[in-house]
Amino acid sequence: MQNLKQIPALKKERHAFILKQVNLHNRVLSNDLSLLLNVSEDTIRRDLNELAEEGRVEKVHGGALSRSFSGIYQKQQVYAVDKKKLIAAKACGLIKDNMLILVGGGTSVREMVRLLPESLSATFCTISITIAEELLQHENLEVIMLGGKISHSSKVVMDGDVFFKLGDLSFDLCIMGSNGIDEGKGLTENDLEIIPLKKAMIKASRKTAVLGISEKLNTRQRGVVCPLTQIDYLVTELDPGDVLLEKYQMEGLTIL
Amino acid sequence: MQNLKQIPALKKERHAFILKQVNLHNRVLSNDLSLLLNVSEDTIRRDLNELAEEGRVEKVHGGALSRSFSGIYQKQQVYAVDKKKLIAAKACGLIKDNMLILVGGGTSVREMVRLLPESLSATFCTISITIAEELLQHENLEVIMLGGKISHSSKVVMDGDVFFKLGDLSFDLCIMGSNGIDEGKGLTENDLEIIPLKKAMIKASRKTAVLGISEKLNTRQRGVVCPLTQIDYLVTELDPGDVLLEKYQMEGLTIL
DNA sequence: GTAAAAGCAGCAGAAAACTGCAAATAAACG
DNA sequence: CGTTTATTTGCAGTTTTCTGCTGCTTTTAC
Repeated sequence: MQNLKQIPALKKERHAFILKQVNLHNRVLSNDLSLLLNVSEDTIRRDLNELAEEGRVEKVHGGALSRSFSGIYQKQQVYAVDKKKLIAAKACGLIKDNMLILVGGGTSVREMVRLLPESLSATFCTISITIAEELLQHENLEVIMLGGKISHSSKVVMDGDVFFKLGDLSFDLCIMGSNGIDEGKGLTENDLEIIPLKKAMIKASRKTAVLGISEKLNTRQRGVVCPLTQIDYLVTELDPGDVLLEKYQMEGLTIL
Repeated sequence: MQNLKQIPALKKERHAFILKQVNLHNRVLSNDLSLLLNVSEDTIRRDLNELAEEGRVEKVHGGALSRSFSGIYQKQQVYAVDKKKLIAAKACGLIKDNMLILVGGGTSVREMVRLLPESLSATFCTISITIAEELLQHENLEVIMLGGKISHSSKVVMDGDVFFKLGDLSFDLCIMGSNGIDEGKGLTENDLEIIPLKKAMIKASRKTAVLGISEKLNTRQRGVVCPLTQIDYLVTELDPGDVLLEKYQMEGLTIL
């Protein structure tokens, strides 16, 4: 990346740029930013202070970190990040203005939220506080958090009123990640706790989209969420015409 | 695993990395870490000291152990130079095992949550996803998120079922920050949206504690939450005997 | 016991952060 | 428009933080 702007960037623009960088890389150095934006480090420092005051980044000596970073170097996913980005971009295409959308947790969904166009104006409902946090970065989205007891491991709402509440609503679209997708058993999970939740989510929505990198295809976990027939869209990083996807297409799923 | 970074690591990143290693392997050697992170052993030692001060690892000759591994709980030592830290530490004293506690948003509350002893086992209910995130750092806490539409600015639940839900529950203690505290009008806020929420929170709790640095004392904002009589505890960084607090004590508040 | 490794205190250079101030820029207003 | 006001930005000087190093003490291992 080279210097994007010789023109003096407005403060708001800088803030947006910085946030983007932080969310993308989980970290930024004041030094880098001052070079990228052609302003003094003092200005960057002031920007970071302001963003930190608003709780949008965590400021540290030398730069800033993403607020929702809980152990940065998960190297096991580095190779998959590009794939997930691609998946995320495709999934964005399903979302239109004014829709009411239910989203689950997981990194795929998170990437998708990050890629949502800033102009999008819709209502999102989520069970994950991590995702809620990401959704709030978009000014034009209405964000609704489902309440209940939160699981320590996955940071999603696990019981309480979720089920009751999900039964009350009708969503245009449900978007969730997946652990295993397979022709026989359909959508499967290894975290058994989350199974009833996903079932309820699917039931509450008119259409359901499942995101997953291709490695998840033709794998099976212990817990069964639903058969393929209950899923409408399958989003992977592969080309829709890929041979791996053929049998899913025949099952009636729309492949993106 | 080889050295992950040629890039300069920020201190906080190192800490996160070290914690991950400790929790993964139950032990780390200073030597290994210094190689992995490309810093001197002195730096690692200092990092380990800091993490040990916070009670996140147990330091031993040559490295560190996971705290849950040895089962030793470091005493909560607070050399509170910061006012909010001091307030937070005092407020922690109000909380006992097995309580059901309702907490609001704000930085004071956040600091308090961070200082909660790791051994504490209680149930927390919150309206703020930021606070929920912090609460989840404590393994022994049960965290309940109240659902509803989330405000972009403050990241707290603003309407929806919150009120309905708050009416259903009875909390042992409610802890919230404050914008203004004053003898005449009592507790006041400048964000009008949050007023009804705070009212409902107070009503749903047996006892209410208000946290605020002394600068908030004798100041008044536009929106009135409640008179002082509805508040039970007032927590500031001042000594309870401070002259500034006298009149609040006379109003019947317990000063911490 | 001795030797090696780890720890510790303190120092110093470098980098970053903060302070106050003045110039530049944008916004408000008649 | 021009003028005034407020905000923003960069700069210089000072203070704080971070980090590696040196010399010395303590712990560990043989």
